[in-house]
Amino acid sequence: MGVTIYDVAREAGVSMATVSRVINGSANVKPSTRKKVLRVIEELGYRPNAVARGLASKKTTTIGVILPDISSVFFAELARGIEDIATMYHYNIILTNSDQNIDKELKLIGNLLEKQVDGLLFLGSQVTEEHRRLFKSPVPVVLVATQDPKGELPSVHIDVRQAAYDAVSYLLKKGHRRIAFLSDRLSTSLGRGRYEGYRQALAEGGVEVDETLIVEVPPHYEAALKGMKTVLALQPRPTAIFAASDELAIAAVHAVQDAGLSVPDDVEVIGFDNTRIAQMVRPMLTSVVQPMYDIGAVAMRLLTKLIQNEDVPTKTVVLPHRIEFRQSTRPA
Amino acid sequence: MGVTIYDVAREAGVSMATVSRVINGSANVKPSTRKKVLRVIEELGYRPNAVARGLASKKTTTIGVILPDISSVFFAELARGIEDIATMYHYNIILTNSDQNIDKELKLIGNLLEKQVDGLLFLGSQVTEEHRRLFKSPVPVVLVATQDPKGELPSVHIDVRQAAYDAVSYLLKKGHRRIAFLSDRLSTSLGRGRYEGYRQALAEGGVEVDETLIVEVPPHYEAALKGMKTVLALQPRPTAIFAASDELAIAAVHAVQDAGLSVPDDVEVIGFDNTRIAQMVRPMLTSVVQPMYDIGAVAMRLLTKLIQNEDVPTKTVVLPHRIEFRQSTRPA
DNA sequence: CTGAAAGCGCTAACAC
DNA sequence: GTGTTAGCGCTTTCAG
Repeated sequence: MGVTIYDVAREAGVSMATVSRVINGSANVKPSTRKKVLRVIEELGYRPNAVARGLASKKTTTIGVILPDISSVFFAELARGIEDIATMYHYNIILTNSDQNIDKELKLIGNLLEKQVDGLLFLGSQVTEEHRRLFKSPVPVVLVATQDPKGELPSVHIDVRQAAYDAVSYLLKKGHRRIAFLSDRLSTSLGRGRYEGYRQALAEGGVEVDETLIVEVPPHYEAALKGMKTVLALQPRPTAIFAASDELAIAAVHAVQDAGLSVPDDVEVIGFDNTRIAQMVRPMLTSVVQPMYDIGAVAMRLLTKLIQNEDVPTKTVVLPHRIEFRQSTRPA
Repeated sequence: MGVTIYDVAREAGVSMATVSRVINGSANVKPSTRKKVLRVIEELGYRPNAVARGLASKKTTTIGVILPDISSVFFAELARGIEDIATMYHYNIILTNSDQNIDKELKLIGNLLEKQVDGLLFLGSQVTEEHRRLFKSPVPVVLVATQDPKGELPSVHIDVRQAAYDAVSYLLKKGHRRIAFLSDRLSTSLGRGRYEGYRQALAEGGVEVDETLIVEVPPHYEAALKGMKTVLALQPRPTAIFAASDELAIAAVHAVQDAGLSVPDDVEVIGFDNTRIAQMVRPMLTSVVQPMYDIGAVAMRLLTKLIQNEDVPTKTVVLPHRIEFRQSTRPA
């Protein structure tokens, strides 16, 4: 590198402190000297060293983001929401993938803390006691699309259970009694929400849960396609499918079609997340809308407030969900 | 925070230097004192401050990544490749979105340089002189899925022109004479590659370019769908479509179907990138495979070498491409 | 094998 | 308005 604040100070005939002031936009600088300093900065091509600044100020203007997998449409969209707001508030984000692996998550949290991030955004499966211990760090943490069963940590998400409940209730109201549930993550907190909503809706609808209609598959299209074949072979066959994600829902649609049946005439399908692909398949997918971008954006905004010690009325923000009706369900 | 290297040193009855040595795994420490220090570190819950370390060592073990839009499947997949290798070599990545906006790109480069990243990965449209000036920084830069017309900067990519050429040649070989080209970015370097390949193939196939068959649309499904309607209304109608991305290709497929025609019987369609959605639509999409994950991984690996001053035989690595044949084209 | 000491480049009181 | 002076928490010679 080379040119430091000291070089600028010398060249401009002022002290480092003054240079620091103009860099940081402090008001207490005479316009003429500010101008002079600015010119020297320009001439020398000076670029403040953020690491040195971070050490001195104890602020890095970077925040750490831990998510399961950036290559998933869902998290990628969310990450974009985070990054946009971060940029708006002059933060950078360090992006890390955890693959929902708890050990990795823990390691990443430690790693990011060492890097002195000003805050942490955590999107994961569960929040264990070990997580909590690390989160009792000097920097604020916001859970994103992740629920804290204990409700201790700030978080931003939709009411997944209610959303699932709504979707399944809708199906019940249309007369369906054999509704399959296709999931790739029953065990995680997000997966559980969907599962609970499904059961609750059935219970309130007076339909007994048939465990054979509940299918857990690895999180890819191919696995879901295979899993659905089994379910569709059941007698009596399910007449509706509630899937935990759009990708699974699309697999469900194709499985139905491969069985020589029609969506939505023979089987209705509802997906979850309303990712972009929902409208890129035919029939277009009816899906529970989870406002991913907004969840990320709101979470990041909340984090900035926490970092700046602004008082936040409610640390748990639940964003609204809804169902986007398209062609994989019949008009009500 | 609180506990520093100094605290550990005092508590363990050694000097900071020794603590530093055990942290950094230096060989020259007596096993017994190493053990003692390690125990104290554990007891105190000491966590080295990476910022201080960065200032002293002039290495941050973080690298900057500039890409157009993480919410795009293509870049998300690529980012995952980058991050995996980065993790493997103990680097973190700062992820930034440029929206292909040159001013933003320039600002981001400066920003990341200030943060003292150890290296830069740039995925963008063009490399202007201004870019070059900034890239003459003290840290290595690798272009990712981005070509440097001048071939000065290290880069990792496929031969996009050749790939497009191959796809269009394939179509020509099957007898097609009216091949539409659907693109969302004729003007960018990547877009241009596809365009050039298209023209070259036509030229060599003895088919004159019909400008009305070349459609540029905004980069979304809906826009592409609309754009294709016009093209399909042409007389004589195109019998094949080469699309610059899978999303565009899917729109093309649907436009064909909406016109009451069949893919691939009436119109054959080839996409580009072979993203996951290619196999999630029916008919499944024939697509030019661009190994996104690998491109990211190889680029990151190359960057680590450059950072460590290992000598790199060729700074421009061209990864192989191929066409994955599925149902949107007829068997040859 | 270990310690002392000099920075790394900046911010933040505190004076003037 | 501006300068002086301590650090921030670590790495890194250089001695011994």
